[in-house]
Amino acid sequence: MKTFSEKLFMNELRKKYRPATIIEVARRAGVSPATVSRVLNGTAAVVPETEQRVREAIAELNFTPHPAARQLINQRTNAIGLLLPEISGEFFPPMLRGIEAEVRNSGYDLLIHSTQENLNSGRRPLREHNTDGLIVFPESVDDAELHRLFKIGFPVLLLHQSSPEGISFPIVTVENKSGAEMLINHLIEAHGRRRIVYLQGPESHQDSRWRERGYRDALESHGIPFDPELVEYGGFDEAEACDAIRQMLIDGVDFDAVFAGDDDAATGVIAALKQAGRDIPGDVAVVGFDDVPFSRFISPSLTTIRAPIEQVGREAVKQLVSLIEKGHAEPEILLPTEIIIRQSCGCP
Amino acid sequence: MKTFSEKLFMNELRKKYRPATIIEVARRAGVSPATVSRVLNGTAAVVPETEQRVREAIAELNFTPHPAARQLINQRTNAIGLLLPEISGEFFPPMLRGIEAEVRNSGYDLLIHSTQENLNSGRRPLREHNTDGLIVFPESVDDAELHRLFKIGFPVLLLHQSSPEGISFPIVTVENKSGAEMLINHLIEAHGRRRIVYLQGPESHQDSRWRERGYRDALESHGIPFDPELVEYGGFDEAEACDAIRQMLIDGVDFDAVFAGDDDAATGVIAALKQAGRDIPGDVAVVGFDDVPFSRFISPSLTTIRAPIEQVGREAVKQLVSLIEKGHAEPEILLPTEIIIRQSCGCP
DNA sequence: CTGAAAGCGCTTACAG
DNA sequence: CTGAAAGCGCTTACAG
Repeated sequence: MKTFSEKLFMNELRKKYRPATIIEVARRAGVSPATVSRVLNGTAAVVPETEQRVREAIAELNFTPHPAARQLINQRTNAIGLLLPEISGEFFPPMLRGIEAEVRNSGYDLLIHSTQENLNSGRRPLREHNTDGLIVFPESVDDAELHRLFKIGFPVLLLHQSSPEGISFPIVTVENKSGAEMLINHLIEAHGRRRIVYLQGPESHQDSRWRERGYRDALESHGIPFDPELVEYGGFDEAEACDAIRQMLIDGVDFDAVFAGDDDAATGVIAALKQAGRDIPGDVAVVGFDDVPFSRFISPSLTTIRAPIEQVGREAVKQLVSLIEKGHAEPEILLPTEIIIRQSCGCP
Repeated sequence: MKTFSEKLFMNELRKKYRPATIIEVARRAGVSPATVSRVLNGTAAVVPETEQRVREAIAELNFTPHPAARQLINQRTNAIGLLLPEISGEFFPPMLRGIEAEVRNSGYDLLIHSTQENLNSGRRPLREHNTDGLIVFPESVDDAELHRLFKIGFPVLLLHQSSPEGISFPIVTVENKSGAEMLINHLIEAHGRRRIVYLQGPESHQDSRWRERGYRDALESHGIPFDPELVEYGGFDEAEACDAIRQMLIDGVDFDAVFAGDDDAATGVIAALKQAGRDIPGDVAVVGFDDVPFSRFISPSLTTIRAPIEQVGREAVKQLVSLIEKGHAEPEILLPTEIIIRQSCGCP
């Protein structure tokens, strides 16, 4: 609730910089607003001389059409919304960079909203009112809302996750399964490891499940039986992974390698192992996933999987824009991963 | 340019999810749109029973006011724009987290625009049309535009930089000078260093100049004469800093410590020094600035300055909102820094 | 090729 | 306390 004098002040201030309107441009060019609109949008032919005068008037008045007015009439916002649970982590900046670049490239604005704790706090959310489409990270929108958006046919693209039961939005993510396979194959074939732990990431992350799929398949293809004792929850988190390994050590679980959920988790694994006096990679090899910037700085440097994160962001926008403008998109895009061999696996 | 059938499709699609309007709510509640507006905004008293019916109608129709319509009439967008040159680096996520949280908290939307290469490409920029105020990083808006915004009285807050000549926007940044002083004092007092190199960051970054100021003052207060030979350009960049130190080594410059422009630069310094067979911190102590996450992982772990980056983001938003809503803000806010002692300075 | 008019979904004086 | 009407700045049939 603003006070009266504050309101007064704000209105006054606003007048100071009220920009030129299409009416003023029209008046200056001696034409109707409709004509100005037409040269603005190239929506109908205008005789060259008229167009010339309009363009001059636009330039002289430094005119830009008011987005809100356009939104109202066109029923589109020209904005793409990005919903994510938290702004942090090593892979967020390249992802955002890719998204931002492509959004801009496509002529849209980017609205971002980090859902944080207050998933249901009812604060001005990003939806069909203020965006033309949404890019959604895992854990940032609940299933009910996703269902609602699906029902009304609103364009949504899912990042690193698949659709909940009963609905299907297009998704883009990376080759988690084959990435995991490369890692496990390497551990088995190059370093003779057979008791490989897999530390699961968060339940809701599709990524983690696909990595587990790759882990299992790789074991199977080498005739190594799957041992449930070797699979534990470690999150995508340094501390949680550290605790998980500590516990396995206490429980006396026998293992000679750890495939951490991601690089953050791998950092925790290494800490726990070092603390317990285990040699890495001598006693236990460790591999991660993501190739975050510090992977090469930790000791031993981390063998991991690199995903084209920035490209994931770009592709997500491309598909969403296609969905918005053409009504269809690729149902599923998997970007390829590559293995980055460093020392934590046992390589020199 | 869309094809005709695409346009047709889009219009049809849109109808599918056109949300309820205030008129429909009014009809359902048996009142006028004006009354609905009044209960929506609490802008005038409404008899309880009427209000009750209106609220029910709103709930039943799942009504939310259309932002564009509000914008048009209120002449405010309810959005804050964030302009930055590139989305990357270690300190971007916490900064954005702080900004996003506080923006949301203040009831605004966040529009972000990374200016990247195309500073003047003329793509839908963030300005007075689509935002109520702007948070501006160094190197993302040119001086002419800043002057224009200042002239029309548009709310702008500068981050980590001061206003160009002739105008004055409020700024928020960190205590760069005293941070640098803490570092240099420590190097001199605890480790007896006297030949301390300062690697400058980018020209345009106010931060870097204040750090240099602190460097000089600390030397002076210890009676160590300033030696221009010890100051070189190293950027805020690993590779550039690495090259700079290499060159100094080749030139035979004598030094026993390096104060890098920031932690990224410090990483490059360490690489160059190691490559040249110098012992760190034995031969040369190295200190950085920022305390990015990997500072503790590099070897030796980095002594550096920690700035409350997330808080900088929050404070920036608070000041901008104050400027938007009240017409004034603190001219300059400096958030305190603290020294993080690790091993690269010579401490155990 | 161009203009007058209606309308997008709201809010706010102005009456009553 | 409430409604009818005007208007925010645009675009788009509809005539001409």
